[in-house]
Amino acid sequence: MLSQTQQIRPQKKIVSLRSKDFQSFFKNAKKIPTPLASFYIKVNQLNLARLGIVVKKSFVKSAVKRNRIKRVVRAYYRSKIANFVGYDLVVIINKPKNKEAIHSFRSDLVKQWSKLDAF
RNA sequence: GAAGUGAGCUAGACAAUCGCUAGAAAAAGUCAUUUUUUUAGAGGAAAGUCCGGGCUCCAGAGGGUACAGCGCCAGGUAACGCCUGGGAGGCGUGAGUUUACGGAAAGUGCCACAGAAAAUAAACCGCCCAAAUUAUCGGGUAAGGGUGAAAAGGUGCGGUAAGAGCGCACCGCGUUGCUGGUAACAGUAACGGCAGGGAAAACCCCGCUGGGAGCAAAGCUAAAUAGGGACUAAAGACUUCGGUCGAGUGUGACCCACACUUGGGCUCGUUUGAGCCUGUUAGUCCGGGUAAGCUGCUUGAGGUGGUUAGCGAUAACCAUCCUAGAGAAAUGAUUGUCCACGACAGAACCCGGCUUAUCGGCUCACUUUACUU
Repeated sequence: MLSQTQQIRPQKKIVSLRSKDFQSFFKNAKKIPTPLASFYIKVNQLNLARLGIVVKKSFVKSAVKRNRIKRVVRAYYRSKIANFVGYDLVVIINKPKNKEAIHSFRSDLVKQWSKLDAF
């Protein structure tokens, strides 16, 4: 039930991702859980910064809101991209607590991102 | 100023940087694509999918029934269950607003409880008359009491044994005519003493309308897979020497379907057995099928401005503009300035409506009322 998987490629190079790759990724990646989202991070050998974002359709019903969350995460990731060269990162968004969560989503994201920086 | 009624507009603004989708142009290219420049990029409800149409395919081409929807009158429209204007009833001091607004005299049924009686009427307490003599019985009456959501016209006067449209006046109702209005309807006159209590949101009757499915519609195409059909050739089997067959039987309207049996091969298993593949070979042509690609896809009952006709919905004409077109689905982030501090919410073939959600802000017209001049 993964509705979306998005990738950011700084060099604009095509990197195919198959379900096999995802399985091995989740086996070896380090998990950093937070109330907002779960971060999975792992070193890769490609010298690239790769990002995957997962927003469950059952958590966020509206397609527009799902896209907005993905864009916000991607935009913030882009601002910090220098720190992530050589790493793969997957962000799985948790179920929002209430209806107003989307308005304060960015400020919450910044708070939780500091845990990732510590890593 | 306060309270209110109706109609309409708007839906944070500006700048810079990074990013998303599409078109065009140029360049590069391993011809898939990439890079650069430039242009454009969600709504008033895009929503709910509740109505109506366009468009596409299928069926039909006559008539009826069933079923569903609609239901005062006139107009508008491509069409509508929508809109405009009017009528009637309800609500409001008023501006206004609101209405599942055909028929109960086609028929069947229903009207709880209470009450004598709930509809071809009827008589509990009363009132009156006569008999009888204080128990009752025969008759008249529907004014009064009581019941109910509703009791067979209402009020007054006359009249009477008591009463009663029994008579009269006014009001209501019905019929017929006249006047106004396209019409719904309104007004008015005469006649009728009053007949059809309610509910059609019980069935029903009358009139009008309706074929079905939807862009995952529909059309076109490359390639791969699979191996369906036809033809040709070779080898084979059978032959009545013309030809016929491609293991057999059954089910089935048909099939590239299904079931059982059987020959051969492979794998597993100690065996019984289980699973899979195959039914002579080669060539040519044709075809089914597939959320693969392309078209459909945005120039349209289109927008803006004006003139004319109309009370208006709207229509006609003229000028001018081209304004998202994705395909699991594009609008965001950061920084700065300002304010009223930003709601509901995201196009998915396209239009016209309805309904629902919504932070606020603004404009116009009108009503009531207080105060001041």
